[in-house]
Amino acid sequence: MTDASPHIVLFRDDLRLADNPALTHAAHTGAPVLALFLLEPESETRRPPGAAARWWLHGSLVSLRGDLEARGVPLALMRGSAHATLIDLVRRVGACAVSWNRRAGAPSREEDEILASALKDEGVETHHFPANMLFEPEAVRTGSGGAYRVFTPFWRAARQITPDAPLPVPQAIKGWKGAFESERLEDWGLLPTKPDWAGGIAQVWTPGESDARLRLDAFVQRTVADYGERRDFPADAATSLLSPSLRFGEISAREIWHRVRAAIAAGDAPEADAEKFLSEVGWREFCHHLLGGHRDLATRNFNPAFDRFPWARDEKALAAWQKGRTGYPIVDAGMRELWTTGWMHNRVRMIAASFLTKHLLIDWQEGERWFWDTLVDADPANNPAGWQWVTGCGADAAPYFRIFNPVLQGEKFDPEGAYVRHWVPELERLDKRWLHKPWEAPARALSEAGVRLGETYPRPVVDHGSARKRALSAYETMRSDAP
DNA sequence: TTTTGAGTTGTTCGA
DNA sequence: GTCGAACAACTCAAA
Repeated sequence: MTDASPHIVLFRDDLRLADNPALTHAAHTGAPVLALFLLEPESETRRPPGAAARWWLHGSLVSLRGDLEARGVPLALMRGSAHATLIDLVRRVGACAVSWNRRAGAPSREEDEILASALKDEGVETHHFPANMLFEPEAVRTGSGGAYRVFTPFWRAARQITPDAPLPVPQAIKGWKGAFESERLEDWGLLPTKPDWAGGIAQVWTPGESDARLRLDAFVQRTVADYGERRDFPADAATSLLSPSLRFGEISAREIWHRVRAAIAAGDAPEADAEKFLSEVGWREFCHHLLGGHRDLATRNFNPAFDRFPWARDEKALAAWQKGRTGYPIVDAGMRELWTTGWMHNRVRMIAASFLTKHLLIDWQEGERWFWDTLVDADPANNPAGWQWVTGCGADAAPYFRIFNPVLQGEKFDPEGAYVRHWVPELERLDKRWLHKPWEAPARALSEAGVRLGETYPRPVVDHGSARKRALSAYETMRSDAP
């Protein structure tokens, strides 16, 4: 025996040291800590991360390992089901206890209960803590004890509760010195190889807790002041860029919440802007709240009337959308930003999603799967809930007749065209008057800008006016076919 | 139980 | 060019 028996801290969607109750608890017990990250296989309840999210996970694990090792705490990497792998490790190292932070969502909670009871049978203590959401799901309930289905009353009720204050990084953590087996991160194949398409993502993003905190600092100190007004303009760096870090728990929602509230209280951030931002964090809560009651949120229409919706099957149009070749510049810019950087501005996500489901009449699940694979922040709750919201089949969804006009949206939110010019460089020299509708540009304007429609940049795959009418009549079909 | 007010992010049309 | 209404009714949440 080289050391006392270790306390294992299981890391999952909480790849951070600050505000990590499981780690803090283990540190306070005084037992030596062995950190463990488990890469779990796909299961009925666990959706494997998409390609872009795997890239992020790799970087975040490198960062977490560095942060832990700097404090003398080793990180074991293992693959397999939590149950078998963890019990195996517990036996090998003679662990005395296992701690973890709960994950959001009903399936995870039940799995945790099963895990805890299996570990108890091994004679190992377990401790689990709320950590990844502002509120536990049962804390926000309607007057009759049900789950909210409308955001505004949900958030109004949630606002009555103050989230727990975030914990600091534990001052001293005793690292375990014993031997253990660990897989090599490189062997997990989380990074793309042939081809390595992640170059553009790496240019924009640095995964890990310390960079997440830098982004939060910058946002609270500068960006939040104009958030209410500027957040809708994709060419402005006016959003927090925290979504992938929240997805992987590199920073906690509670830390974000308290930092923003402190900035309001200190007069450093305008309350309206800051509260607008917090309500976006509230939407994350709401989406997880929905997923808790609807595990199949990604595969089933929240509103069952949409089971009758006459979706079109159009592989060519789907491919044009995915590649950013629809002929609508704001949509194409967004889809290319996504493909290149693993992220898309929220306003443009709505426009692109509306275009797929309404203009192309393609099932939202196709789009949801594409986003799942390409977004570094793809989240099991936010992604499907957002798609269902745009489509009109979700909880508290946009009304069906709200069909974004990609030209008007482009002109309104990218008036100078900086966003489109950046991501659709073949239109770079086109006058802003035509930038969002190049098919209406006079031949001379096009030729002076070096644009040849149908050659250098596609003609629109559908006409807005007729696509809009088609979508409205599809909705009409759905409603009149009611049983 | 019944009633009432309200509901993230828009667009189009016609005065 | 600007403005307000219509879009279509429905469900939720709370009193």
